[in-house]
Amino acid sequence: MLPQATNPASAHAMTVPVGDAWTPLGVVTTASRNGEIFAEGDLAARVYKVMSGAVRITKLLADGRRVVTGFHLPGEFFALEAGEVHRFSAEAVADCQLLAIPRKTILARAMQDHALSQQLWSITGASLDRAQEHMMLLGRKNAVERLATFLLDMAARTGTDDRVPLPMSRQDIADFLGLTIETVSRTFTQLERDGVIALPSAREVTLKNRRRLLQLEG
Amino acid sequence: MLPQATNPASAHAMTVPVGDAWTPLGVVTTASRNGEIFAEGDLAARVYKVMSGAVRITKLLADGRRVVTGFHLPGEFFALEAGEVHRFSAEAVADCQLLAIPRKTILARAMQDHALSQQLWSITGASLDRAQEHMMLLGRKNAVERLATFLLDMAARTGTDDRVPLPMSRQDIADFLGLTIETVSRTFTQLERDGVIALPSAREVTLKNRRRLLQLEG
DNA sequence: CGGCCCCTTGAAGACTATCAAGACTTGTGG
DNA sequence: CCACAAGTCTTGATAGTCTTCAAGGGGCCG
Repeated sequence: MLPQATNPASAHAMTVPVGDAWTPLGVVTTASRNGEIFAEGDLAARVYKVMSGAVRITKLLADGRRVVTGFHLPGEFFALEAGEVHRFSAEAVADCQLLAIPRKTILARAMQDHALSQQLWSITGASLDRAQEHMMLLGRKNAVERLATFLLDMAARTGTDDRVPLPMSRQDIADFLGLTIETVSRTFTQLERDGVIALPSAREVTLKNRRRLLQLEG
Repeated sequence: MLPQATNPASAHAMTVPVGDAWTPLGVVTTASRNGEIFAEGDLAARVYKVMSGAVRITKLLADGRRVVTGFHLPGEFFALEAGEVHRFSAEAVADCQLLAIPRKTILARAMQDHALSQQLWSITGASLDRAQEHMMLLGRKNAVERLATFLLDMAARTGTDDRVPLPMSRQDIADFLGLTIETVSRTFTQLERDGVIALPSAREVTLKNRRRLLQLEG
C-alpha cells in the first residue's frame, strides 16, 4: 500500500513576485517530486496555492494503508483549513512551485476584509463539495465508473483539449480511487481497448469518446 | 438501493425560544421521520442546528444509488455551506426539532462579527475533516472496520455510557458505509457473536469490548 | 548498457453483492 | 386486545468484482 519512498528534500523559500491578489501576501517556494510539503499533525502555519506542478493530499491508516483525498493543480488552494494543525499530509506529485501564505497574514487580513473572510469560507466549502462528490465515488461506483469520473474531472481541470496529462502515478490514482494499482491499470487498458481513450504514454491520456465516458461515469 | 419512500410531510415552523447564542437568530421547526428538510438543488436559504432527533445528508446517483455522506445529531450544525444552492439533500432520520436560521441573517451578522465569521469557516472546516476521515473508511476499510469505526463514532457523539442508540435504519447505515444492507446486518451479527457488542434491539447497541472495537477500527 | 522504477498482465482467491426467503417489529383497524 | 399488514432486519446460497500474489515488459537515468 505504501508507494514510493518519500523524498525529504523540499520547500526552499525564495521570494518571487507574481501577479494576483494573493501573491503579495506570500512567498513562492518549491517542492521537488515526492517531497513532503507538510505532514499530518504539523502546525498549520501556512496556506498554499499551486503555481505549477501538482500536489496530493494523503492520509494514512495505522497499518500503512493510504488514501489520497485529493489532488491540487495550478491555480488551486490547499491547506486552507480552519484548524491549528494539519489533518492530512501534502506531497508534491511532481516538482512544484507553491505560493505559501502565512496563516497569520490571512487571518489578520480577514479581520478587516469581509470579502476575504467570505472567500475563505467559500473555498473551504468548495473543498467540502468535492469531498462529498468523492464519497459518492468511493461508496457506490465500480472501477470503470471511478476511472471515468477521474478522467473527466482531470480533463475539466487541466485539459484545453482532449489530451489530458496525468502528473500522478498509478499508485496515486489507485489510492485516490480506492482501488489497487493493478485494477487501475487493468481499467485503463480496458477503456483503451474499448476505444474510449488512448494512452500515448502512461502519464498522458487522450479522450477519444467523451460521450461514452460520460455514460460510464455513472 | 433506494430505501423507504420519503414522507413529504415536514417542517412546520413555530417560534420557540431556547437558550444559546444561535437560537435568537432562527426559528424552531420540526421534521417528521423520513421527511425531506431540503433537496439537492434547492436554494440554500437556511442553515440548521439539530435540537432533537437526527438528520441524514444524502446524494443520489442518476440510477438511484444512494450515498449518505453524514448524520447529524443534536447540537450539530448542517447545511452551513458557502454556496447558494444545496449540493445534497437532508432528511429526518427520526422526528426532529431543528433550529433554522436564515442564511441572510447569518451573513449579515458575519459582516459585523469577525468571531462569527471565523466560526462559520471553522464549522465548515470541521465538516471537511470528517469528510476526509470518511473517505479513508470508504476507500480502504473492510466491512468490519467500517462498522467498528461507525459504532465508535456514534458512541463518542451520543453515548453517555456503553449504550449507543442508533436512530437510523440499516439501509441508512449501509449507504453511509458504502456497503449493502445485508453486509451491514451480517457484520452486526458477527460483532455480536464475537462478544464485541450486544444488540438488545436493532436500534440499540451496547459496546461490550471497546478495546477490541478500537483494534477492529483499523 | 545495466539497473531501477513504474506499469501491465495473468491466475487464483477473498470479500462483498446479489438473489431469495423467512423472522421480527411496529402500526393499524376491527 | 388481538390480528393482520407493512416495513425492517436477519440469514442462506450463489455469483461477481476486485484484490492478492506473481512475473514480465518498458522507459528513464546514471
